Amino acid sequence: MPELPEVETVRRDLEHALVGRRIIEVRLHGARTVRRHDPAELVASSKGRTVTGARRRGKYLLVDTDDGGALVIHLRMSGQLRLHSPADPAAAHTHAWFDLDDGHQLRFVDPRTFGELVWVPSGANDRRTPELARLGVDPLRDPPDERRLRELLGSRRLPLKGALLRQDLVAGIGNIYSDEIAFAARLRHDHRTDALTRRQLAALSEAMAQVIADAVAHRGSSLSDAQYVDLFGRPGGFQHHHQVYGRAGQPCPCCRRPLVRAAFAQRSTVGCRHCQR
DNA sequence: CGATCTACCTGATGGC
DNA sequence: TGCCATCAGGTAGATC
Repeated sequence: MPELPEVETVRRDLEHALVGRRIIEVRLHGARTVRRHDPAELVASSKGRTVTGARRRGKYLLVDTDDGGALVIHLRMSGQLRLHSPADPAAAHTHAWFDLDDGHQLRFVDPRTFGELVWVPSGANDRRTPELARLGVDPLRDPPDERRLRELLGSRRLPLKGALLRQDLVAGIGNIYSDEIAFAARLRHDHRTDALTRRQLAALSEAMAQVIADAVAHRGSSLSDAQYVDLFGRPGGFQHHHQVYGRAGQPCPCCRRPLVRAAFAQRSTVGCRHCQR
């Protein structure tokens, strides 16, 4: 599932593939892809524009254009952006096509249709995407130190995993990386944030920065369902470095006792009951 | 404030 | 082999 490392990998690919390119044709298919405004506006506004940048905020991608507008993309659970030759057959559940002036075609594919595209006109700021204004610190660009984490978490009565998943506190962490970060910090997923000591917050700070940076260096995690691949269809490599996610029943990398699955907020969580406190 | 539940959706998987 | 139930999970919103 695309979380920060996967979205950042796609962003870097997009930056290389799109910046300086002109969008010469746009096609949309399906009613759910553009749902915050008239889809025709996205087509009319992005067509003819030249891409000037590719940014990421949390798990959101922002493709900037030369008129100051931006195409905002969220992949949610199963969304993919892929670069193709126009002659390539379309994958099932392809919902958007962008023809570029270098002969390539950017496609948006999303079986579960949770993902979406939003056109944000120049000067519109966050009116159409108000959640962007509420995003918390970025653990890749601006990893929070112990002091910052204390400000963010210390006054809240949240289970650690719940806090890590809150996009308005730290932006970009999902189910995979929250488990990996909690394990790397040797903290239980249900450890109350207001009970974390300075030493534990320092461990959390280091774990967060390290796990996210490593995952980005490995171009993200691709699970067996292959829902995440990069712009060119290549899987990431960080799944081979997962310590706990998807490894319930297997030995803890630290103490060799079996890793345990727990339910947390309708989500599965894996960890070591012995090593994580 | 925080916890819990629901909705959105398809595909993979497991049990029978 | 087929059918059904379950699970996977990012986010918003409702409700307690």
